[in-house]
Amino acid sequence: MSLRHAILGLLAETPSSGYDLMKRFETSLAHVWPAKQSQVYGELAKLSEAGLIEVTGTGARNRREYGITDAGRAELKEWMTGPGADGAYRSAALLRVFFLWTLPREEGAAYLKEFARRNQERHAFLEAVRDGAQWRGDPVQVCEWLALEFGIRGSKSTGEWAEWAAEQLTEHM
Amino acid sequence: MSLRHAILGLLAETPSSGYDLMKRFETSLAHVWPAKQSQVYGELAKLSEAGLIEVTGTGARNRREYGITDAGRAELKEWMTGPGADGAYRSAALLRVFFLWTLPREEGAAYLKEFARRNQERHAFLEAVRDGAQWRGDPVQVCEWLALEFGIRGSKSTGEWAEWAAEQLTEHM
DNA sequence: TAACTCATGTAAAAAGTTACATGATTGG
DNA sequence: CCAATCATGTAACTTTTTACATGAGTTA
Repeated sequence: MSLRHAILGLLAETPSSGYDLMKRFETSLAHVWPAKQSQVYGELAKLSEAGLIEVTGTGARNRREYGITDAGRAELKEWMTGPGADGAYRSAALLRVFFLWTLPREEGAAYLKEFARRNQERHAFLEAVRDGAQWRGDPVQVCEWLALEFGIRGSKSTGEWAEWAAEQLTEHM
Repeated sequence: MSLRHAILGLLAETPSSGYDLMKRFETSLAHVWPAKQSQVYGELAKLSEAGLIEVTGTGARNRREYGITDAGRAELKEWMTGPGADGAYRSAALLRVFFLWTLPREEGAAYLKEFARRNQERHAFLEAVRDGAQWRGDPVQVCEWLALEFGIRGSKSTGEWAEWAAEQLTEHM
């Protein structure tokens, strides 16, 4: 039920509309906990009914702004300090690596090189985000920065692995 | 629809029962494409009905062994060479990092140190798997080795990041 | 013979994706 | 006034998780 907590966390930071949240799921949270628009609005309704969030204001174009309630903050804290998250990891890209032996060597190597290229691209993009942002240094931004750095290191490491793997495949297969 | 292709890939390697597949989803594929027992048996039925796999033998205790058909091999190949996989990544552990500012500094740092510890543990475990395995050097095993190495590098990199992040949090928050 | 492993399934619920549907407001 | 953006929702479907249910063979 992490979507619920992702929304609670974002609302703990600042009251937002479904639309505002959506944009954050598409940008900063895109590589941490992606969510679709339909999911966000659905969860907002559930959270509201459960009393974990409430409408704190309305605006033009039917805009409804939600804020976190005390009950919501309590729920968020429980999740934050609760038993460690499972390291569940799913990657269709890596799944293909498992079955690369079904392809001719060059095709397999080409797949890995393309994978490397995408990761280098991602690495460059995330570094640009980091270097282009105005870091105010408040706790909220520090956490965002840490998560961003995770992505930067991860894409670098993955890109290097893929380069290496392409070489190994050529040599050993 | 990657579960389908994960099963096809495993059956392309060697005919297996649902139980055999399950064990592979719990071990080698656990950190690539985890799947539950109910999902595996359900997908086997669908694949069989679609003619992508077929029963190739039976054994004691109701055991049914499936093998991939030509149609299944074609489907697997299409997936393998098809448009690149999406880099969709979901991590509840990293989501928490985003919201670490909701906790006192020491608690946040403790979370990151624990995260680091878990990754070091995982790193040691995966290295032990690599060093303990008998690598025959055939294409199938080379691919498994590449995926394993991905996990080894990833857990190392993540562990180092978490150590570093804990320091940053103490300094900047 | 009891405990364990092997072996297969189903039902229900939760989570996530895709597609459709609508309308208000703003900027050029 | 036209296009883009803001803004919210729902319906159908697929995927994943959780829980229950059963039984055959193996080993101590």
